[in-house]
Amino acid sequence: MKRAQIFRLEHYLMRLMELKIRGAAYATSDALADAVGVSGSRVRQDMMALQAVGKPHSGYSVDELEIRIRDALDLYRPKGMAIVGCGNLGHALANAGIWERAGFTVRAAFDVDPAKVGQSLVGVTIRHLDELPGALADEPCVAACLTVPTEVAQTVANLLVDAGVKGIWNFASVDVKAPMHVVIENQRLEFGLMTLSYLLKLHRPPKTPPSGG
Amino acid sequence: MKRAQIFRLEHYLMRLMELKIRGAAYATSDALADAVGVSGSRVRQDMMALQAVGKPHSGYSVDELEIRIRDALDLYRPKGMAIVGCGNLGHALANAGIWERAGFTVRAAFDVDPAKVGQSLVGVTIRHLDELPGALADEPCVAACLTVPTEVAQTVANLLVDAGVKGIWNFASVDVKAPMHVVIENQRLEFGLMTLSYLLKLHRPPKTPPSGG
DNA sequence: GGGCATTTGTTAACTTCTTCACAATTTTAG
DNA sequence: CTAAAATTGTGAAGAAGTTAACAAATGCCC
Repeated sequence: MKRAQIFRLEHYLMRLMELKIRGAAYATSDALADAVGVSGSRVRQDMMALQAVGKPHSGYSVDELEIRIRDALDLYRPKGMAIVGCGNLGHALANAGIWERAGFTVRAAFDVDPAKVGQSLVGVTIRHLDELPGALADEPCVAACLTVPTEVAQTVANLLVDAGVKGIWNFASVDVKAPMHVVIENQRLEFGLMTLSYLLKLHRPPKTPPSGG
Repeated sequence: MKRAQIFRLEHYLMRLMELKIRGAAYATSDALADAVGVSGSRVRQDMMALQAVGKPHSGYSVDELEIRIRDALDLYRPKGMAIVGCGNLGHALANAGIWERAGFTVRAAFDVDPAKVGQSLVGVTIRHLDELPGALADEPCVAACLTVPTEVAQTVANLLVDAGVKGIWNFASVDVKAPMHVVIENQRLEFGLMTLSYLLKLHRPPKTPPSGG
């Protein structure tokens, strides 16, 4: 599955949750299409890929579709997550309530700040980064959330790879390198900001030219 | 310009900064291509769109290219930003050092928590959300960073639209609606997490089937 | 129950994006 | 100065993704 399709599935899922709240039992392809900005035709093709069958005149079962998408994204499998870097961003993410919905549980947290070590973050005790190798053996975490300063991101990423982590959700503004068997998902916050900058320029009402006004 | 191209430009820019640090004066199309995962040919087509001319046998001038990309994304224009919601995420973003690079300056900050009102965030005083309409008239902010709980995101977004904001960088897990002339850039953190979940599944060593082993 | 409106499943056409290929250009080496 | 190597600029081929279109199925209304 390519990234564009994953992205669409995530949007469908979001829309499904909205529909569920509204009490809908079925979702039409056009309703899902609207959540992403593609045609209903495209959605139906995605549904075929998921082997979801819809009812003519009704659409796709919201519940069944939710299961299929979550399954395709492997959201049901329980997965351990380590939070590495417990600054504001680490805290914000830890408490954001996003983990459970994706099957993750925060099982460990690390920082280098002695003032933070020993404190609790979403129920786990923050340990010093030096303890990471042993600690991750005790509390297996398939992935880690890397929220450390950009300067040390690569160094800490190496630590994580050595500790056996299989995926890194990277918030640093740098491409961290890792062996091929480790997945890196970069969450480039500054890219969002730059995109906003461009979109603002696009939407700015065109300047009235000096002549001809 | 489409989103995919914007995304590539952002990656080129990142790579250019790396090259700059290493003291390189020229960047070849293949070097830039490597930062995104496309062919050098695709890069050269992007360069044409930017009207950047390269030197055969050398590549593109790092400095000139940086200017062209930053200009295309409108990163040079000074833009005011309001931070709405000064929890951990708001704090983290405010202090992340990402604003200046995209031409933004944090000019205002708001929260509903009386304990936070009056405190300082990256040099600006946090005000109560009720003051938002008037405050944004004083300190013009073309955009706002929406880091409030998901439940109130739409309500606060409406406030921002009424206050004349032209763009919203939305961190809530919901699609906020706004008039067409207001740009919404959704930073869906949970999508990143779901994508990671899928990638982990993909990379998991395939189970040895029970038979034939 | 019959007819009509709605929606899926699926193939084909269309559009967009990406890479390929190669002449033209510049640098480097001897 | 000449030849070889590297790299751009660009048109065409190829791949991938998207929409269009329509038969088949289903539900709804009277």
